[in-house]
Amino acid sequence: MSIPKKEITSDKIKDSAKKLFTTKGYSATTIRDIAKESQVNIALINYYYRSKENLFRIIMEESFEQLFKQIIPILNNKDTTLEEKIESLVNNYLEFLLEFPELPLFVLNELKNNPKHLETKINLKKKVSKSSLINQIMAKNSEINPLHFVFNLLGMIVFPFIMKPVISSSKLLENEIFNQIINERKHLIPLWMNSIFNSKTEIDIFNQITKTK
Amino acid sequence: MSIPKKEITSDKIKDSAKKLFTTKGYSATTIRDIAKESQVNIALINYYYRSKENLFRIIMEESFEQLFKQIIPILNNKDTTLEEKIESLVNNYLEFLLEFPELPLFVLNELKNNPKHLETKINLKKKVSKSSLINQIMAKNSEINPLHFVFNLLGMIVFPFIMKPVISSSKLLENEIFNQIINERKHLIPLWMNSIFNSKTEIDIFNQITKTK
DNA sequence: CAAAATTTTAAACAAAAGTTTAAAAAAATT
DNA sequence: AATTTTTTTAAACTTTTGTTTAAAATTTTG
Repeated sequence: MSIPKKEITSDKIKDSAKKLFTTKGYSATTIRDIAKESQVNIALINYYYRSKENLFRIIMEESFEQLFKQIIPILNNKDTTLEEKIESLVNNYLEFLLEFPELPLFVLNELKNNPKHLETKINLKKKVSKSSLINQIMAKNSEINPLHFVFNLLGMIVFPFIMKPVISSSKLLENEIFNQIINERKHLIPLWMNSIFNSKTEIDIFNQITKTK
Repeated sequence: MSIPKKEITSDKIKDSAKKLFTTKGYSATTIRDIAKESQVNIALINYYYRSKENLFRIIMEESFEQLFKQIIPILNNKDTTLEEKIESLVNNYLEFLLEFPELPLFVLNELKNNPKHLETKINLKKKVSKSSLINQIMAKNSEINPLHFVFNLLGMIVFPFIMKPVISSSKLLENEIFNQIINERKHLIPLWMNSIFNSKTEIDIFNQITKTK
């Protein structure tokens, strides 16, 4: 029997708020919802976090951090091959998303709605575009804009979680199948990415012919 | 010089509401926002649409229709090959999304937040799973759950539009580049999908060997 | 052109939501 | 143990928001 450790009130509030914000969105979540969920007085939320917006900002920054920052070191690691990076990215990220499946849709959507978090965005974009991953992709395929492959890789990893609300109702069985499919993708996506890198366009073939001439 | 045709008030309201709902979400959009955007009196919105929720329902159904219903006939067409279906899907859908880039994130997000639109979802799932496309995919690759390829195809088409708020700020130049990349994907995605279909797993190779024995 | 129907407006209403206040309760300090 | 500090509570306050009302303006109809 585990001793129910007394959670700190401010954390209890933040956890409840995060749960509600990620599932219902910012505007649809009220202070009273958060108070009810965390079983504290309404005034305590303002006592600890000053305002709803400030509480949201803190949670948003945390979620953003969770969702993006962990992949940066993988992209920037100069000691790994492209194949190793992809495998690492697919495994770590899918494992992470299985734990927090609502995070992508939440962050991407709030990012669209709130034009505030711009600084973080610009930073992210710069870091990705100058990463070791991009260099390795360009070395492998110089004809095609590397952004295409980033879209493909991230899309194959993240998109099922964004589609999840469409395909799976609240049935537990379906959730089981979904998780199984995600686990299958852990080894399939690296395979597919490799096929994509090696698929030749008409232009590529043309260039090869003219070169050998 | 085009004569500015006088738009019907009820349509003016609906169009403004759609614009605001899709960019800001349901809860963040107020009746007063809609009134301001469409330059009508607040009371007119309730006069024509009874309530905010009813107006939203109408717009949501329209958006849902736009986003999903047009692809169903392509998936179900028994007179086209798998390759033709993919090409048609990629071309039509990317062209459509270039015109309404915020639609996917909006619909997918509201679908998650509002557990109301369930009927439409179940219908959609059934239609897709019994479609000609799924049969053709299974005929081509029986080892892998066809849902994988649906995720990949839709992901490659839709995901860039979901990532758009992250990568592109409001700069027009970046929007130009984005559109160019999407246009490139029109011929790249069918190519990639073909590569993905033909990429062999270890299990496939094993099965081939044991068969030829 | 007058009457009727429809559309539009300003104002008010009621409920919801974020925030503040001041006192009570609990915990920490001396 | 008494005092000070921190945490929690109930209640009220202020805005915001969806909705309604009743009158005015406009359009349609007979």
